[in-house]
Amino acid sequence: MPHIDFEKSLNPEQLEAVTTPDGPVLVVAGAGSGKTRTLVYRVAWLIQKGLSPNSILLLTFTRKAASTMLERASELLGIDCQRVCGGTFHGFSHRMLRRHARLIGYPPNFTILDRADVQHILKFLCQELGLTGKDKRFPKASTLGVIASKLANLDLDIEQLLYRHFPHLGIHAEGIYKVIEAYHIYKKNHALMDYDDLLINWKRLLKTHPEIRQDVGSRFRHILVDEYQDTNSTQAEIVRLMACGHDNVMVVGDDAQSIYAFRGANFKNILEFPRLFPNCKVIKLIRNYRTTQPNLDCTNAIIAHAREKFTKRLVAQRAGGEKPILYRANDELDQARFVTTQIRNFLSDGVSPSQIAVLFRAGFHSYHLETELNRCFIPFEKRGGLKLVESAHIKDFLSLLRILINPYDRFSWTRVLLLIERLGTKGVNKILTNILMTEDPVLSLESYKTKASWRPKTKELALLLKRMRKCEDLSNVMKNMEAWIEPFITSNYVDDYPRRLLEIQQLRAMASQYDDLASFLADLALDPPEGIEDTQQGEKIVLSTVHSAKGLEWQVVFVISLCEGRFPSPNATLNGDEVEEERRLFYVASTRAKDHLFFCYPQYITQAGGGSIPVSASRFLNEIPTSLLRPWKRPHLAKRHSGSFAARGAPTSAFSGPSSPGSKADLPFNPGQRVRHPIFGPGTVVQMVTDEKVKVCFDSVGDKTLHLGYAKLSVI
DNA sequence: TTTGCTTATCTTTTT
DNA sequence: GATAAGCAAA
Repeated sequence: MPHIDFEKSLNPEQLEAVTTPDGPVLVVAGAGSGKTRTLVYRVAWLIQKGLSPNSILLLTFTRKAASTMLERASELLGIDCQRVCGGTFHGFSHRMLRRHARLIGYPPNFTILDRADVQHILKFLCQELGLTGKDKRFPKASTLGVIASKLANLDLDIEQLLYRHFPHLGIHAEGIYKVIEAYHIYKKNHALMDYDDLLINWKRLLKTHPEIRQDVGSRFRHILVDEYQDTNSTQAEIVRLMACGHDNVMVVGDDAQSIYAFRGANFKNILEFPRLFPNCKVIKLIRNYRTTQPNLDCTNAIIAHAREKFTKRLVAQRAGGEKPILYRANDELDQARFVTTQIRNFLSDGVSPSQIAVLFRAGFHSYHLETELNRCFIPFEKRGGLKLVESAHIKDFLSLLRILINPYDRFSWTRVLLLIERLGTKGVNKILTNILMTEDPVLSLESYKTKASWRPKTKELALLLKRMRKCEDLSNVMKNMEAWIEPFITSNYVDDYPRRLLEIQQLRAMASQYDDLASFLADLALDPPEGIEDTQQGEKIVLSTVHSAKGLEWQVVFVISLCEGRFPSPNATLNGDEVEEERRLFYVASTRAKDHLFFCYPQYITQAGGGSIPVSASRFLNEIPTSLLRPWKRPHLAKRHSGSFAARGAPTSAFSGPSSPGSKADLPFNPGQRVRHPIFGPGTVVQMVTDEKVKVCFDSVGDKTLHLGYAKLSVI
């Protein structure tokens, strides 16, 4: 094991946190202050002190965060740290619950419900209870889902909850109560757990079974928790219970970066931590290593307006830097073009694509930018927004797999049976009420007696399931299931079934990493992939929702659509607390930049139904003193080219828009000269169009007119 | 009862 | 642009 010089690698505060011998530690760390570094070194320090890696538990917000940290710790120590138990609260709880499921009356292979599943079940139950027909204004399934979750997390009864958070739904209290109750029974009867159940049941198990508590306490001698501001009270309690007997807990968080209150997270957990662990050590990290002073002045100004006082004022450790740029665009298209142009500049300056990110409030805000980037052949990766597993065909396929694991999962049965022609909700319910009562629903379905036209299909399904559940080979199972569902996909999605079939095939490729179906399905539910893994390698710029950008950093960051109606989200502007969270969200976004930070906002946005409306700059932008920003001067209106190549679909507009100040066209090119462009590759100069524009015929993409202020053409 | 067609309604953010 | 809901027809 190599020697690590902790003193040299860490600042005094970090060092103190890392080398705390035993007992509870709370690290309050500002953005970019090296909290990940602190955790990584803590893991390294503990292992170097002789602690076995598998007696460390590292809980993070995403699974990826945990694995990156462990990779770094491995590098540091020169030994394999993968034996450290790392993951999310939900993932860890799930593993523990599977082991002890019988104790709470569940089979070990219970199904995990995602948000959409929950909503479907709630909707079904509303229909069953006759609540939707009677009153059209009964809350929708999505609202009921939020209520169910808050009820599970907030320790309030329905009346209090409705009074406090949904006063307008008070008249439906009785109906809501009935649905929620039915929902709990439904989950229990069909071996289902939602995200909240994973945590709550694990907490309950720890609470009621001292032997489990003791077992966990002696197995994991040190518990480290990242992003503590985004944990909820249940998670805080779980930490408290799991640390019984040793209190070796280190939690790291930043109350100013709490952005998951909408989901039950409670940043007051940080303030309450010292009360849960009375003799805890509190350490503040306020040195910022990520960015430069001008950026920091700006982000400090953003959070200074927060209603709660966040007293950490960060100090930059890096010299130099320039003020963030503010760009006021005409509309969203103009904004997209500006960003694209700037990105091209950075790329031609040699900035790596993976060091550039565009951040926005909601998934659909990047729509214009995506088309613009596509036109310019700039590859990007989108994070956040709609996930692969949320599309209908994938859910159908996963339902088929889920009934194989959990034959009591009525919800999945419904989805699958509805695929069959001439089977609708009524028919499905009739079948299911009959077969789910029996010992073996699959066998019952096989021998289900009826003259209905769908009979051959259901029998075929039952036989397939009967065959497949005996099959050990996962890839074989996937292949057979795929074959069964293929005709349904082909006939249901006439216009784009090839794409959907391909995605199902890709799912099979993902499953090949697993030995058993149950853990594959659990991982899909707990850590849904963003999309299909791209086969083509190569670095890409990142488009991401602010939420998905949490904990990451890039050299160049654009925060776009900073206008009223987009950011803050219009749904949040009625409620003071929610506006506060939006502000913290803006703070998180702007603290992701290492060097270059851009704020953009359009003056017109397109509404859902079509048509554009004028909007003002985001209230958060107006809170930043103008002296801290550099407004971008647009020299003249952008003018689009309408040359011949436009008809061929080649990019035309990327070269219009405002030019960067100080960029000059200095190198005149001569026709026939060979040049190289960082994106388009080699080409031949056709002619100089104006002083600043040159027309080049590229070997790869044909004719382009380039603005010399942007395009870094080199002579070859 | 199921299906197929049309129209409306949205679209925060996510383990 | 995708899905839910509404309505008429088989």
